[in-house]
Amino acid sequence: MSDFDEMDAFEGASLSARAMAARPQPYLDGLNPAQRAAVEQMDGPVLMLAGAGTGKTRALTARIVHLLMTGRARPNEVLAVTFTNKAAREMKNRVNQMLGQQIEGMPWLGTFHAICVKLLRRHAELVGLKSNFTILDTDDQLRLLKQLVSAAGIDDKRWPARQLAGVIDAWKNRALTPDKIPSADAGAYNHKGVELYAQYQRRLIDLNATDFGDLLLHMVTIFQKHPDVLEQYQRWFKYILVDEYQDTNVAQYLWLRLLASGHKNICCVGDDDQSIYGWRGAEVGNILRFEKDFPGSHVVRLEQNYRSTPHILAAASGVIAGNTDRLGKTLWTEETEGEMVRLIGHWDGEEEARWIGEEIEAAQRGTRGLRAMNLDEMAILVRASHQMRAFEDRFLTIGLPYRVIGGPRFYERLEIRDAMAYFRIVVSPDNDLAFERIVNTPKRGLGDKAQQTIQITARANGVNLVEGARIAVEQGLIKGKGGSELRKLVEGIDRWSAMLRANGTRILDDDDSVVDTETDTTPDYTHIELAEVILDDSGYTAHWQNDKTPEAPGRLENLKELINQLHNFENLQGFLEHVSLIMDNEQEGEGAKVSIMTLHAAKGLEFPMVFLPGWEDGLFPSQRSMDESGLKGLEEERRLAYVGITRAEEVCTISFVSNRFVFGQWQSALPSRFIDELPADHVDVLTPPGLHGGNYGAAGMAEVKSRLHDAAADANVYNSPGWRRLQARSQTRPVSQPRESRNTTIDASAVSSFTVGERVFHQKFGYGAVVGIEGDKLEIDFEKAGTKKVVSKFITGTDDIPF
DNA sequence: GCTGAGTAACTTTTT
DNA sequence: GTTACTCAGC
Repeated sequence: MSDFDEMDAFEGASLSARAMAARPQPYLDGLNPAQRAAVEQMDGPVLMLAGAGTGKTRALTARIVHLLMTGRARPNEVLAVTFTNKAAREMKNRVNQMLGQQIEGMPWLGTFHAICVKLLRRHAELVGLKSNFTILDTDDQLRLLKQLVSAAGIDDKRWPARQLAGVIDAWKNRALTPDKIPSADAGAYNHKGVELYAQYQRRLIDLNATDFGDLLLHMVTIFQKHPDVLEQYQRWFKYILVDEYQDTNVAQYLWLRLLASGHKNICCVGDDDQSIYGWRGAEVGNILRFEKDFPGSHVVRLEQNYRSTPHILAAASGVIAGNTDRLGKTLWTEETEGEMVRLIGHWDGEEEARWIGEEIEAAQRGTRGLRAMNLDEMAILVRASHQMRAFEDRFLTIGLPYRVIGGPRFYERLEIRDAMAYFRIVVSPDNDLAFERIVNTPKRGLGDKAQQTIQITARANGVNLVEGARIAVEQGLIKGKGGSELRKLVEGIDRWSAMLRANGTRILDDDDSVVDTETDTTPDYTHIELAEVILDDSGYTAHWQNDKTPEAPGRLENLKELINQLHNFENLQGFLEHVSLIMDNEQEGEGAKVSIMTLHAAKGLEFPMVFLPGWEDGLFPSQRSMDESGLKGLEEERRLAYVGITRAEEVCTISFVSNRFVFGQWQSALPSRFIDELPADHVDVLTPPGLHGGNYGAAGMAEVKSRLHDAAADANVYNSPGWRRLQARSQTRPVSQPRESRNTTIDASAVSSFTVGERVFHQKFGYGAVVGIEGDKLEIDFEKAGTKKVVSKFITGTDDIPF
């Protein structure tokens, strides 16, 4: 309850609010008129339409500070929701910064999910849960569904459980409980979807668990069925703020509307042009409908852009103008200087990667009158993650440091999830899903049959799987190695549970060293020691130590990191609680690196220099998106293009290839239709790169260009004088000579210390043998990845005898 | 019960 | 081309 009645944390701030009232409020300084209006319009519904780079976060945080400083609300009476933990963290930091002091008193600033968990724990019993319910991630969810699907006797080849998961998620996004599924959806998942959904929900309650979608769905249900509860929160949350409103789904929308329906002090911030999550339930309609949903609302448009040069803005505006369902904004900037958006075609993906690599190296030195840039000022934004590989391969070869953003998240990795399952089963032995996960990991000789026996025994005795396993062992139901291994496991769980209960009398001081707070009579453990013991005793650590695959060392590293993370928590329970909601990846920050990421991952970020490769019809816009969602899909792809271009501050380079190797096949591609939509006056068509090893490059470009002309004839966009001038210019420009990508003279220090035949290890490609040496580059025949050329600094020797 | 070979499928992703 | 998943054979 402390989040509701505690206000001491803000005592200091409210004092200064009184002092502040007499003076101009410094946090308003420097806001432009639109931003200021968005901050000062405190009462009633406000829609802040904030274009890319228009200082949205600044306005949003200033608004929170303004609410606090003017005494309209105490920090714990402001509900501020974001989509990601990152955004929540940033907002918290900036509020603190603006206030000029730390306030820990904003308990209701967080993600939709984090806030809903908090609320649901208070009211869990209203939907049949206990307040200590567990939150399943998508993996657990899928495993549960698979069980239900096979129990229902459905051929999961024709009807994959994954599909059912998608159907159920979509329903939950639309806030539909099993009893509310419209008849139009009755055919879903071979007409069994609705029934399985109902079963799944019952099963979750049995397990005292929720999935991510439930967090919101349950809260909406509670608010709808228990007006008294709703009213309590309507009164408590005096002001509501929502970030990235264009990304809200129906459930989130309903939740917000229910909470805001009393005082209607809701401020939604968003940009309909940046709605790119329709495929996971986001409804652009929510933002388009805002004025109807909240009559008497004030709409504020933030249109002054502080990020990009005029050409970049014009190009982005030109593309997005092709969409019909828009609220409409016109971005402008005081800036007058700047590069045009650069456009270039290449023969194939490899060529594209090579060219971009060279451009990056050139940009580091500073060319064509541009300032020299740092690697971390540059980013490559792709439509689909499989495009990343070409760049990784190329950058590895030329030794260009890069960082991939948004790969598999730390807590989603196999080894982390396994380790967490061990922790979970110790913390809550009732967690059958966790038991299933670890019972035969590492291999204990407990296959399907043994596991079935455990299940049956548990069910027959009405106990959880750990107890079921104990009984099965005692009754000798599982023979041989499996039986003795299972006995060891059950005993292990008992021992760890005992250690967990003993834990708590010792705490960590600031140096992380162990301090005894009570007399040292019983041996007890910190949760960190306990975690180590669990992983070692269970044989899980040994399992990876014995594993010879190239990724095993990395996995052990990750386990170490997991243990490390425990230092931030007081006990295992607290750790598990947080991890299920915070799936962030800590980025290794050291060193300047080029960023490679998807367009989706780039939303909200900005870079001085941006490369947008792969603008080919079918890839971008994605064929699948268009097939599945038609015009709606195309418009979302177009918004994605808009997001991509508007990430660039100074230089934006778009490229396409005429041949791409996808799914093991060469496919020729047409330039993206979005290229035709780029306003020609703001585009600089670059000369294709030099002819590397033959004439194919030129031939390819000729082909691409003739296609581009065809496309232009259809679209009649590039028939303008400007386009023809650009075309002519690009043709008369001399073809650049192939650049030396590296110094041919070998720096003595760079001469590799490797010998042909030596066995070596590479972080990404694993083990291999050196077959050739060229300067600082090694040609290596990798056991798994084939022959590749790699800069020697990425290679480490092994102690193995060369083979 | 485990391992290796063969086979489908293959965007985007946060919580 | 890669990966995740299934089935047959040891």
